[in-house]
Amino acid sequence: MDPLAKVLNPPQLEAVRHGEGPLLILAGAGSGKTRVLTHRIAHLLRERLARAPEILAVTFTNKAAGELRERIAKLVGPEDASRLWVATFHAAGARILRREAEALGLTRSFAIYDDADQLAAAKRASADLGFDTATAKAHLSRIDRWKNAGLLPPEVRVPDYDVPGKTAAKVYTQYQKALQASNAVDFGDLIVRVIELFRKREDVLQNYAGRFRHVLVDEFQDTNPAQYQLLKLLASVHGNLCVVGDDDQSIYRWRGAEVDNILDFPRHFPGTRTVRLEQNYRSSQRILSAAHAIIEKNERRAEKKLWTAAGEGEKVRVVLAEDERDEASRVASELYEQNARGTSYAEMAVFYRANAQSRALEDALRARRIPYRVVRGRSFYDRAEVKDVAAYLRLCVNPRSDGDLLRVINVPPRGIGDTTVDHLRASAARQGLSLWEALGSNDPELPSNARAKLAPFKSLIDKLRENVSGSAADAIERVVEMTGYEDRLRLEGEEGEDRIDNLYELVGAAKEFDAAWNEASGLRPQTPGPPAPPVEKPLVPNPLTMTRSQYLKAVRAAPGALGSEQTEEVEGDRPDPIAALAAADRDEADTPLIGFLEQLALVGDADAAESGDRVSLMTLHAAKGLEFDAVWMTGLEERVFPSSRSLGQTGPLASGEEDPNEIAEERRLCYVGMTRARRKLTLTLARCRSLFGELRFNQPSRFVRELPPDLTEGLAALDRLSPMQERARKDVFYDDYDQRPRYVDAPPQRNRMRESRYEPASKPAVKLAAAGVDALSPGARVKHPTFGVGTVEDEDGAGLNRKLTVRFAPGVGLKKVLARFVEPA
DNA sequence: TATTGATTGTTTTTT
DNA sequence: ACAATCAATA
Repeated sequence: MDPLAKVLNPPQLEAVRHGEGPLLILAGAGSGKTRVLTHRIAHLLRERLARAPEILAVTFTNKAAGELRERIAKLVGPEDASRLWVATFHAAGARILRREAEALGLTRSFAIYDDADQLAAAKRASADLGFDTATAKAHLSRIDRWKNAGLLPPEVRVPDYDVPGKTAAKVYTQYQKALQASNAVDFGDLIVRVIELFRKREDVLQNYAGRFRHVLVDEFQDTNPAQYQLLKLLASVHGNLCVVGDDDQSIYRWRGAEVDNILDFPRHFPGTRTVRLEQNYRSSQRILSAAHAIIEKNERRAEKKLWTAAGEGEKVRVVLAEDERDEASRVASELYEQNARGTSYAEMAVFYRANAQSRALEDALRARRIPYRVVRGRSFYDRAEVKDVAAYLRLCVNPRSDGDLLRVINVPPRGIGDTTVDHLRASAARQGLSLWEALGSNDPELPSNARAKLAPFKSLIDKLRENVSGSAADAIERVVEMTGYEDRLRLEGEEGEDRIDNLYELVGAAKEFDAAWNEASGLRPQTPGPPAPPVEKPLVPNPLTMTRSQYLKAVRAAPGALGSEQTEEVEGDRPDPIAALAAADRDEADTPLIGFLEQLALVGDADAAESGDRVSLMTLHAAKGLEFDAVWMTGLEERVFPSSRSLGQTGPLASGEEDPNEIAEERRLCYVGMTRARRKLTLTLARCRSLFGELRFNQPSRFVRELPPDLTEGLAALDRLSPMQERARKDVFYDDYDQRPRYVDAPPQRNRMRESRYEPASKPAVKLAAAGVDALSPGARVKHPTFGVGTVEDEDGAGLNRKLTVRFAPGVGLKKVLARFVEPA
């Protein structure tokens, strides 16, 4: 009997053993998809269906990539594992772009811009074109959507009546130009520009697509159209695309993920074999059934029903609290109690819909001295001081990066204000140069006082560039010292000291990085014999997540360790193209600094905090892929979860109507949360909660109402009156006023205005809707309740919340008003 | 140029 | 409530 059959169930086995051709693995929560992925890769290698460099496995997070690689290493050994491509979409894209940079007019040291850099660049692009920078955010979100769809500026098509869209398209063109001039790319470019590259250069595409005999994708339900296109290109030669995912866990629609990618996969790839993994190895049956009751209400989904061989387990519990503080304190008590009964804190987690909800929980946990950690994306690397130093470092490597130059040109303050910067930018624009190039250009038109202020900055950067070499840690220390950054922070008292500490933490991280790099370069061939037992963190040279520089060093220093029989194994007399490719890989060199900067851009520090026996607090989104013994989901109230935005009550597209797609996504989010729990699941809600500064009484979430009563306890309490209501009913002396929470002071003025802000479309809006889209376009006459009649000069945003710039009567002048509040005049 | 007061916008955020 | 950003000022 096949030894695999001992560790895999029949559908898992089928997926692992599938040979050539498209394969769709619909993997329910906790159904062992990583096990299938790792065994499948091991199988491909063992059966010689592919050699390690011919396999590409793509994930969404660095953590997933790391885990995948480690688990594969345990099956096939570190040598083969190190020669696989296992990476996130973005890391893989970054790697390809670095190798092929010249083909796109970039250099190998291009900068990767994060969200904040992107926004700044979009603002500059808007301003360059003479548009209001306040609209840049809206433009950027369109630009992101285009990138998610795989569209570069020339491919963007906007209908004429979509005026803001037309503007955004112009900004997009300018934005891309600016990035290119800065030798920089943004996150979206890490995908789209690879597509661009492959389109432009058939030979490059053939190199990669010809090489990857098997392409495997994890969390496929989260791919956006651009990523999907890229995958199709990469798999275009061999057609062996294996995707693993769960449409029920698609929770990133708002970021461009397209569930249809997984649902329609068999239609896009005729001949697809579909395998369903429905046996769950994580949760009790009651939890699974309750979760199923929620998710089955979604219409468009691939039918799956999880089952488990484990027992029924406890009922799902619902806990009703008075307000968010009460809710938090009950959760805290229960955590304490569970811990006393023997569940470690690390095995428990509290989930919420939005980060803001963590505050009450943190207070309650601190009060009880319960150890906790808040899982947030990449808080450390988002600190201003870290980004400032990173900007200096990037500037050293790639001085053309305008975004980085502008960030630090006056940090610490050196008397270079907006005026001076404007002069410099004008000079750069005149000459068609980057800011850095303009600094060195001796432009006669640059005013002399500006020149006087800029000169010391230029020589500072020059000096830095001379002093900064390979080591990332050294580079940071140099920057902190030579720029006067640390001195400046010292002057700022306690907060400054904290920031200095952060910088030293960064130096520490850089030292570790340097050390890993050096260690990789010193890696020696292993003596033949039985493979070493897996160490805690096996050092597996990884061309992607470990960063390219480390990998190259490793390969160069120790060809015997990595270069393997298989690479040298030549079929017949033909030179092995794989060996040739691998050899070509080794010819390029990076510094650890470039590697460190890439890590800074692509890697969050979420996994760094994973230490100690602590309760985990996180958003439902952050919970995907994790599991805990006991889980508390909080804030199960309408307008909190499902969020008010999905109910059409907030946000730029607020219509007052529920969006069924959004509700479906909230439902999936609920499903994801519930299926994280192994044996104990508690959903909590509060009768009232302060939200955006006002007290709100929300109805229990529909998701709580949909829980099957026989699997749940605590549902009855939902319809009981609160103590306050009870008291009011019994005691005639309490009048109506006393039933309501009293404000100590009158509610602030602004709150009252705000009440109307999110009100569903008011009367003017209705007239407006009737009058049609053009009623708001520039030139239109509109009437505003306070300002009277005026003429629209500009518009921004979409829907009834779009903003109009309107010129009213002479006394009133130019005002920005929300479209909701005007009616056609 | 830095400080202030006012205004604004607030889900989620793997990369 | 609250943080971040903007606009007016000293």
